[in-house]
Amino acid sequence: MATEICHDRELRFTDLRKNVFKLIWESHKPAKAYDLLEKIKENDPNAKPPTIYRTLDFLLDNGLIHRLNSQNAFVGCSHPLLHQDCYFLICDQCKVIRECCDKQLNVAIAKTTQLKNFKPKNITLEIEGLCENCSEAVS
Amino acid sequence: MATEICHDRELRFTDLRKNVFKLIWESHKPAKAYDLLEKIKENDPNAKPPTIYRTLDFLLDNGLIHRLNSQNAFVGCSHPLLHQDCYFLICDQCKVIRECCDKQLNVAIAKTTQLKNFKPKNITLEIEGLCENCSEAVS
DNA sequence: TATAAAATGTTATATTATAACGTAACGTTT
DNA sequence: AAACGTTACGTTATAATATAACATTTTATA
Repeated sequence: MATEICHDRELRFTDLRKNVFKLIWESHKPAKAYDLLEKIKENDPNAKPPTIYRTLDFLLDNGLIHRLNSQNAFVGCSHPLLHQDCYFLICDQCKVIRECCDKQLNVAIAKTTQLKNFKPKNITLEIEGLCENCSEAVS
Repeated sequence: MATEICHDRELRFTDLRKNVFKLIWESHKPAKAYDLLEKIKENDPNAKPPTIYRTLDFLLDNGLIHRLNSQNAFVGCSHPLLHQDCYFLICDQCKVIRECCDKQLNVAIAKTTQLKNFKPKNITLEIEGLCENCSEAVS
């Protein structure tokens, strides 16, 4: 999938980029830059912070991953094409991330910003709490 | 105002806390921890990172300031009592922050999280873009 | 194969944040 | 006031996150 996207866009989906991308996708939990670095180092002992941050930038720029500002961490993007604004549900307990879109919510944001004559370019919406699984487990 | 809140809650609003609080309020732009530290050092040359981070934690815990996750920075809370969920408009250009509340928006968030059986505890909503002033200046 | 652009390597350092432990100030009990 | 516990602050060190700057390699293609 990501491979095809990169191909279509004539981007180079190098081994490094593939590996980082895979690592991020292997868990649905947020991946920390330096944890990724440690894992990349297993195969490539010369990897250093810029190695990973550059790769993350590439993946971010091309909409293949997202950055969670509240966590300083990265997650895969579940719908890299056809991209609307999306938000994240982050479970405190199990750390699982869910990427969600909601038209009503986007409308509400558009309305309220319009009222304030603000032109949004970038929206960070991250909701921490208890996911369905974990809240069942608690009760 | 903050003084009264602290008094009512039997919290100690020490000089340090007052000074940091004032510094944060003096601009409506996000204040960075180490910039605050530099300013505090002018009066108290012994101040060190924990000085400022502890103070920020106190102010955050008591709802007197907010942390902007997308900026690693801090802004005053414009309505420290009666606190609903609020969001932030952050102007790319002039860096001015506006703290806003919108009932419709809160409803939309409540609805969409409920649909996903997610129990929100903490919501980060930060919208970067162009504020009214700056978008007029551009056109 | 020469070349330009893109990607990666490498060194160093900037920025943001916290752990851990010690001392001082404050408020209460006696 | 003396003793005590708590809260705040001082101090040292270091962890965690991120980028600047420049060198080298790889790639695509002219």
